[in-house]
Amino acid sequence: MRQPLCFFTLPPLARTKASITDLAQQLGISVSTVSRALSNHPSISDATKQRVWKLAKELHYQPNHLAAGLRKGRSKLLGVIVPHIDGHFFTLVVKGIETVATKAGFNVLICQSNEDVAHERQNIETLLGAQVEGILVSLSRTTRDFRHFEKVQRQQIPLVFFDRVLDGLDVSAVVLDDRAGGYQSTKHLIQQGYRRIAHFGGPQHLNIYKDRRQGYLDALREHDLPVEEDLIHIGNMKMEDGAAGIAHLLALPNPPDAVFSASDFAAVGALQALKQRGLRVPQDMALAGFSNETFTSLTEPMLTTIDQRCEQMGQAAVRLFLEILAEPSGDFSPRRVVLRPDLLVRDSSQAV
Amino acid sequence: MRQPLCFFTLPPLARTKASITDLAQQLGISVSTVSRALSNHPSISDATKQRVWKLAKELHYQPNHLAAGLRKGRSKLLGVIVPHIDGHFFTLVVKGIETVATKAGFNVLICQSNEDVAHERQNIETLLGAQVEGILVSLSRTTRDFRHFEKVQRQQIPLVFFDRVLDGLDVSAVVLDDRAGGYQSTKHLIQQGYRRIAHFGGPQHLNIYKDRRQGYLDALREHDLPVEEDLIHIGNMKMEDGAAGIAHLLALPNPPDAVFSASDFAAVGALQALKQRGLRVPQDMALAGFSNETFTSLTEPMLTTIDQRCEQMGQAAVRLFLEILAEPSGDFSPRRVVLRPDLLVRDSSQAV
DNA sequence: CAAAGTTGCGCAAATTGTTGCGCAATCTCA
DNA sequence: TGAGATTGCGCAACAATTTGCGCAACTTTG
Repeated sequence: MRQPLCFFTLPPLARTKASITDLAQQLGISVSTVSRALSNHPSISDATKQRVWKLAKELHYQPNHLAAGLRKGRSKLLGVIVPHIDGHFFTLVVKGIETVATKAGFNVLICQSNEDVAHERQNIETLLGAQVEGILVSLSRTTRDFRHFEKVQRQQIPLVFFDRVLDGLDVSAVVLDDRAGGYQSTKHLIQQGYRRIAHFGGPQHLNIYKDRRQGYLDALREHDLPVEEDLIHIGNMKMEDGAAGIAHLLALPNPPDAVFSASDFAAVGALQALKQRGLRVPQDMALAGFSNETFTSLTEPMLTTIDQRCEQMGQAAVRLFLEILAEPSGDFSPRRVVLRPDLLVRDSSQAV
Repeated sequence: MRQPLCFFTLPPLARTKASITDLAQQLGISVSTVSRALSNHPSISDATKQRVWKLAKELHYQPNHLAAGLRKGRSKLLGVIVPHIDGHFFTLVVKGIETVATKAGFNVLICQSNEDVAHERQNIETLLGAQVEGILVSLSRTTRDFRHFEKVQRQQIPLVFFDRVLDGLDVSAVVLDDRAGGYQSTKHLIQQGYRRIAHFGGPQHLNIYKDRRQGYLDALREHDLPVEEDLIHIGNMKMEDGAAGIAHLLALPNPPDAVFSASDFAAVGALQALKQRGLRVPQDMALAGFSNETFTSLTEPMLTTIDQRCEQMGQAAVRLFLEILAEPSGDFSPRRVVLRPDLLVRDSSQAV
């Protein structure tokens, strides 16, 4: 790599970068002709195009997207903000986003908010500064208002939410039917014969946790089971919250026989807490989680959970963005895509 | 958001984007003055700066990084290519990369090669097209040559490898001391009293798998244990490879009593295969993995593994990139950063 | 053989922002 | 009060590319 380059040769092989101007000079034609030749414009003769393409290859010409973007007012950049990419879910969503976006010629800028509004605000600034053409965002757990997104709207930049949306906001979004997920899961537990079913939920200002809880309530009502507030434990959906939830439930005079957790992490925390106390799953307490994290099929027993169609969600989000982008500006009324959840029944919830 | 904007008001609030030219016109000063005012140039009076800043805020002026980058020949974009972000490892590395890069004012462009050279080649094109100022890459499993990186070098774009490096290549890289990891892990098994230790390895053209195997061999030799080729099983390091490995080992006339796997995935596959056959871990066969994936502390028994200091690796990679960037061009000789692995002893390898 | 049409390419402006240089106005001090 | 220094700002070039318009030269048609 560090071999001395020979500056006597012509062309001066890759001193640094070759620009469209260099091509033009060496060929003795104008810059515009080169530009048109490279973009296969019809009004350029095939002979000229061949010459241009040949030299471009020789000089390892790399078109400057920045300059092109500047001129055309397009950056071909798409911004994404996720709370984190630690788990299974957002990772796969991002994968889905990437594939579709790349296919559409977009580069993806990924930011993590670390579940923190302040960070999220910073991310927005960063992305706007990078001149992204759109922003896809899943809210951090601590986001409770919408002000930092107003700047995005003012600049007429397409904004699509996915998974986590602020409640009651009229924005484009692709979400899972979390209510159906909660319902399916709880109903499954009921059908397995469990009667006193607890619920571990997350912050209720986030649609996903609110809806999962609502689905849980729906199922109970449908089967004429009472709703006991004592059995509903709201936390932060981490492993320790699951463990705390179990401690809370077992301290009750009359503990439940099953738990529907709105998160796999809380569920696995619960599983460990139960094992520590020498209790068996599902005999002493059945468990069902949410998200189909990798580890759910590796625990013992394996955890019943809900698959969220992560990749589809990412793909749908990008498609929605592209639609908004294609729309004559301003005429796009917010649209929602709702994905169907998929119940995965495993050992942790199968009555024996 | 869709409320009709009032075009009578002055300034015409956010018709679309305000450019530096708009600011200049409204203030009746030149563009250059505005530019300098915004970047806090000393030769602009405070009074003028105040006026500019005030209007900039009012018009929600967003500086166009693309234009600035074009002029200054800097994109402030950093490209990253990872095989995937499914697991624990790359996810955390990316997190480390992000934090340091953001602090240095860079935006991060993340690409996944999906363990496929062709994809990797495409990623390179994408990143070069986006005018990144540097590329951080961890090779895909199927990458066996270096040609697609030559283009990067020719353009004098800093290139830093992390974790997975092509063997015998003189490039800048930050890697784990995988040999030490393999050694520590195997030695630990020996110290626990295991004597016939098998090894599950990955593609040997990748430094990480070659070195882990070497460390394994080192430990055996040090303790005068024979190396049996039958006990070394090279595969693709997925769960099914671990299961296949176990099938292979159990079919031997004299099966081993422990396995050092170069991957947690293969280790957990092995664990499941053993359980299916009614064998106990670690009594019938001890297991040790590599990478400290999330699930290793959730299986039963919990898996002994090696922590790879993922975040540190990402951070180190960015720092190395920044150093190269700061260097007067061409004068940077390839440098390596080596991180120390950390053995995490858990139940799967503790003799009883 | 001239008028009209087609083909192939160049000129120049435009996109947004940075920067070296220079010019005028004000200030300093003898 | 006038020479020199300082301050504050504008002019114009520049970065890489796209694009509308127009101009030649060549081909076709009447």
